[in-house]
Amino acid sequence: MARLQEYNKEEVLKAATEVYWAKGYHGTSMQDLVEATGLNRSSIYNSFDSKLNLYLQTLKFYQKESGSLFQKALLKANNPLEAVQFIFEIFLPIIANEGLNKGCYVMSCKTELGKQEGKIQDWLLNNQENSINIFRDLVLEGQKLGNINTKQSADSYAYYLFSAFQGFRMTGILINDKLVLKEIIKNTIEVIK
Amino acid sequence: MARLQEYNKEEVLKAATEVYWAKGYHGTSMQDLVEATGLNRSSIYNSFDSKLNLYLQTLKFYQKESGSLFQKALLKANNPLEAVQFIFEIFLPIIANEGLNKGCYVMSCKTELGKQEGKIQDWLLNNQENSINIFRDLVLEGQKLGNINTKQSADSYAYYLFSAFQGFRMTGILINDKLVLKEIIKNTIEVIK
DNA sequence: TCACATTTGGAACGAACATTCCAAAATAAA
DNA sequence: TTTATTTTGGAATGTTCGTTCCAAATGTGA
Repeated sequence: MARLQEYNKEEVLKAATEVYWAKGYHGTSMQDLVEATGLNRSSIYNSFDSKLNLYLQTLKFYQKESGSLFQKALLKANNPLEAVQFIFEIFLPIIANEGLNKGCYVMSCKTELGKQEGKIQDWLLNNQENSINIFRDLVLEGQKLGNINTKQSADSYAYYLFSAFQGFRMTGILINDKLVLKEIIKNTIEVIK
Repeated sequence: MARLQEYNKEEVLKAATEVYWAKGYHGTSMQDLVEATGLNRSSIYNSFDSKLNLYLQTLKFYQKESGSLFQKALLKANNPLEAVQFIFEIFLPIIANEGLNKGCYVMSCKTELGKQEGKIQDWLLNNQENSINIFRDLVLEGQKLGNINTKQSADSYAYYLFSAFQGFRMTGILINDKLVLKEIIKNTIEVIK
């Protein structure tokens, strides 16, 4: 019926994510995206409507990718407490990757657009809910198994871990020392032990 | 000898900080700054050289302001442990100020420019060092008084608290529920008790 | 092979961008 | 009052911005 798309949407989103991640939303120009994706301007607008919508698509793409990273941590763990620890530790090599460390995509998004763009905020809230749910489920299961203490509710610990995780990602922007980061994780986990 | 400046530099920096804070560095245009400060373009360039340098000046201005906020917490406290708690709690009313909550200026700066602009990164590193020092001193004193446990070194706890504080500020961007935030503080403090 | 629907390339759009320039205004010392 | 020095106002700089437009290219179903 019609001409086919010549590019792979996943690859384009991956390339776009890289640019947005490195330069931020406002710091990224359409020209940057044209060069990074190899697509023509028209094709970008034809497929993604606008700079903002493309950004939103990269967020959803990123969510899938980082979600599988979380799954990897969960599978590797022998118990819920270890799972929480692994969720933090899985980012150690990424953070320590000196020079190439671009910080956390979600943190950048949150500080830059979290309070301004409605659709972005919706995504952030959904992403937040997901993260807290993961932590809550782990804590709940850990408390059932006696692996995690019951001094506070699973809800309370879930919010705490969510907050600590964000701090961990922020700290990793300028501190790449694995020993220091491991120490932070150890202290963080101590509360729920 | 020459014509006098008609404006107050502190007031200009305050106004500029407001804009940068609300819109981010790249999201702020020189036109925004002209309108917010009431200064003429020429005057801005005459006094601050460039958009980036003006931004750097607002960071230093902010550091002074937030420093006095920290001092307020320290003075109010009866002991080091309480001081740590107050440092967190002093931001509760600011975060809960629904609608007007613009997040943390330093977090925004870190995610947007922390890895790109050398001079900004220098400031961030200095600011980071200051914060960690404050926490370290408090922990050290608390450990001496027996108020804070000695299971880990003051250094280890300082980094932990620094990281947790950043997470707290990030969480406060989208979560304004005081009860939830207080719960996070309580769990955070529990480690060093 | 034709007709149709979509993608693609590349130029073009006006608006907004950070910065510069210069003459007019202002003031303090001479 | 003159001279020297700085600030101010506002226009103008050239560049880059996000987005649009349209003709050419393409591939599928008829």
